[in-house]
Amino acid sequence: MAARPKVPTILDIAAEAGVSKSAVSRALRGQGEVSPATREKVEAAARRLGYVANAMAQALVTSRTMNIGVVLRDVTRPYYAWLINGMQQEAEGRGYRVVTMTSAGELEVEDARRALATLVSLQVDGLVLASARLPSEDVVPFVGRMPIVVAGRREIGAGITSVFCDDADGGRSLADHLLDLGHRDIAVLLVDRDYSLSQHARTAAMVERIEAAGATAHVWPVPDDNHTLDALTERFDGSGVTALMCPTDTAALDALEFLRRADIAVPEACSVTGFDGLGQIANPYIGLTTFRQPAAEIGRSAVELLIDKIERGRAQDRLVELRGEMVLGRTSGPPPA
Amino acid sequence: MAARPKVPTILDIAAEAGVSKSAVSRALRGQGEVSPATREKVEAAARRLGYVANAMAQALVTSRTMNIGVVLRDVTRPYYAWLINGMQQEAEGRGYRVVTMTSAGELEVEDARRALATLVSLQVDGLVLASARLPSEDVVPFVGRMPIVVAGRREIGAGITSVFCDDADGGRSLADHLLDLGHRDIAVLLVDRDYSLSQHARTAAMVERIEAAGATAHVWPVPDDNHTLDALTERFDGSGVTALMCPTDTAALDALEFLRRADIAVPEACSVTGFDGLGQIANPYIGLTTFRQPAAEIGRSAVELLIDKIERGRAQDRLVELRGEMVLGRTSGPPPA
DNA sequence: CTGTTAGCGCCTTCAA
DNA sequence: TTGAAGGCGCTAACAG
Repeated sequence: MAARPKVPTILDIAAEAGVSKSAVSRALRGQGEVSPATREKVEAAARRLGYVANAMAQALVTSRTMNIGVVLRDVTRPYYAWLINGMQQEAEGRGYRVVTMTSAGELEVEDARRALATLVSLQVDGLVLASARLPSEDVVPFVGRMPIVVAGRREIGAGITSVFCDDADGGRSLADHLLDLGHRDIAVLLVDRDYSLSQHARTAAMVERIEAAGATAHVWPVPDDNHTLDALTERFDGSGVTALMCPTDTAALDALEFLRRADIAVPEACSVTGFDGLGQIANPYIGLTTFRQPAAEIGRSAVELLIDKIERGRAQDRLVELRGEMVLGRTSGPPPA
Repeated sequence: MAARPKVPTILDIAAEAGVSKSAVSRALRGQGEVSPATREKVEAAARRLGYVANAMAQALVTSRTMNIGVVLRDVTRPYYAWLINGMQQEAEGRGYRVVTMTSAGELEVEDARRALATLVSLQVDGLVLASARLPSEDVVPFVGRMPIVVAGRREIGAGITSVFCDDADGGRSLADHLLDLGHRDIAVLLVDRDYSLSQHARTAAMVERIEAAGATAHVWPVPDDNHTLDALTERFDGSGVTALMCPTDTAALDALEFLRRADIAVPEACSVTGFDGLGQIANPYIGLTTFRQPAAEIGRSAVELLIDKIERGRAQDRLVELRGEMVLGRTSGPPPA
């Protein structure tokens, strides 16, 4: 390892400015009484040396980092991307920084577990958990030890506040929309609950609503939203359904592609609905009928609640349920006569 | 602030296990000689207390964190999302963790600057800079002080390695495709170079190639790829162009929407090309003709090079140019007769 | 207003 | 194989 230039410390600045290290510490942070002259000397020296405070050493003594740790699932999904966006915004305004760790790929759960530990070891002031698959038992040891907010799923339990979208409401709204249009045979791609609690919840709500209305819900279970094409290939033909309800917008695109290849007109011969309404896919060109999740708001809200917990101490834990909104597109219409 | 349970330290474990704190340190990290009996006692105590090493204190003495810092632009763009994905993967396998900070929103540059400082203060072992707008002068102070790799743009300068996509090649390939189809009047939405160097480079390459082929490049400058609709609204009518080249897939969607509203058939009356080929938008349903950036590979490669620099010391700095690939869709075809 | 002094939690010699 | 002691960079009392 080649020798790198030494990283300057307050001692170097102290020497450079001809004062004591405590004077430097005070001047640099604008705390305590420092004379203008000293402050200026110190600041100049710091600039000259390219000084950046060692957050480690700082945190070691203050036990505050002004960092918020976030454990996320695959950023590749627009929902998570917008979530970060919202968190970032809110944190920024409150003087906190957001440190993110992603758990993608096969080892998702294991990754999330490690991410959690890393963030804790990094002494973040609080944690936002947005990786739906992180088992509660992994979280328990840290509850009470530091403020935690769960984003994206309803989490009960002392010491945890959670913010999430009302998935069931979204599922019901979409189902109502199709029922109002006159559909009586509706296929729902029901997502495995182990894969995603919220995707399961929204699709289950769709089924429930359709059945409550006396129509027929064709329940087509899928392990996750990436298996849409497979499910349709296997079950669509001869099923007699006039509408397809997908767990996500991504799945809806796959459904649309399936129908396009089969030369089935949308929405004339078959309607399609998605879920998410975020990102590029929300472009009007696609015109997908979907339900928009308030991802950015969830993020903002999660950070807001977290900072409240950090600063005001153990606040009352809450369940915050945010509503999304229907997005009416061109992929849904009345069933064929 | 309510009293929270004390966070256990090695001293607590030492007491719990009835050994000295140095024994604990050695046992926990599997370094140095420790008797199996001691190791077991220590590990049991650590588990019981829910011990997580304080990375701050650790780093303070070892000056290694095994963390890689990443400064990113808006994660909401699929390119960045896939970049993280790749970085994550590579880092994982090498025993490093990726700590991300995003600079979104209006204050992008200022944010990026702060993100950089935060990551440095967090004592990351190395830095990947993927926020195209971070000015070089902000980076200079840290070059030489720690390993740095720039991802996504060609960056020259001692002490910096950069990995990027050959944007010009992509722009040329797309232009060639349209020229081969017979187009002679092609509009190119030329992105401002201040907004994005790489978006500028790719669109400039398109213009260059079109002109080199003796065809007419209709250059329509846009401040960024979000102003596609405006530009088209203003300039499309009566321009006589038979193809539209967009700086990104997102912009291409806007263009498609413009044409759809104007009732202009794609590709019969007008072809459209994008750039990126990542994420949901790459779904075959859309069938966009585009150029796929190797975002994940850029990420992997950046981390790989960074870790090499970290571990093998000041390695030779390099410029690594990765190639993307053409994606032929249904939005391009021969010009109208 | 300024300098001195003790640690924060951990790793790392050095002796035992 | 183990324990004691020093110090990483910084802040926070405490004297001057």
